[in-house]
Amino acid sequence: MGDVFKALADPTRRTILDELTERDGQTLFEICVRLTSRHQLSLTRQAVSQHLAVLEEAGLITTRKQGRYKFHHLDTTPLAAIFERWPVTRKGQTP
Amino acid sequence: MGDVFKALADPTRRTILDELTERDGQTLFEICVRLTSRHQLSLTRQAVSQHLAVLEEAGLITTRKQGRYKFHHLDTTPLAAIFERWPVTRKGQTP
DNA sequence: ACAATAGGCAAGCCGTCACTTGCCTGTCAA
DNA sequence: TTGACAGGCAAGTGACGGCTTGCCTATTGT
Repeated sequence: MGDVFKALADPTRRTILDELTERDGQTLFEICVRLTSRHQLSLTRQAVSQHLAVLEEAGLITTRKQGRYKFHHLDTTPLAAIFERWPVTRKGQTP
Repeated sequence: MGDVFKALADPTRRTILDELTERDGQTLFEICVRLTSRHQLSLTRQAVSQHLAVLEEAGLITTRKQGRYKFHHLDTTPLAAIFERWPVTRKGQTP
């Protein structure tokens, strides 16, 4: 569970999750391009690759390899554990 | 929002939130005692104080000063923003 | 009044982290 | 088949984070 928060602690990794939310199953280069063109983030390919490794180890993304491409898919199920640990009071919620 | 994840990235801070979930409105020394006696964490008072500062800056706890005591109260509303950013699929949920 | 209690401030140490650079592996097309 | 393309594997660097140490302020009880 600590890995999830450690992964989400970095703003670049959160932006990557945003990208995959909008368009799932992207490859490493696609993510690199979209990070620079849409979020003004100029990062090396290695940097993005390391970020993806952290996200995968946290269970927030899954990878599917196909030929020389590797597609990354979002998986938000680890986030559900947050609610089971600390009861969250949302707007309009009657506990 | 980044402050929330940075705050939750540390296991000690998550344990502090657990403590406040079980018993809200504790003081600094109370938290110190319970961290050592119930979680086998031997930390300095300063360390815990700094953790509490991080949690407060993230909006996860609020403080109420009364005389020479300062009580800490849990506030999980910042966690709700996580779901509004990434749709979480829980068990038995039909979207 | 004064000593104990509850907490704060600031500097310093050491480990972790984000990022880069350089080189290497595997896959597809011309 | 050979070169272009997608990706991986380190090692190195600079900065940030967690924790300690030392000293200081304010409030309470006897």
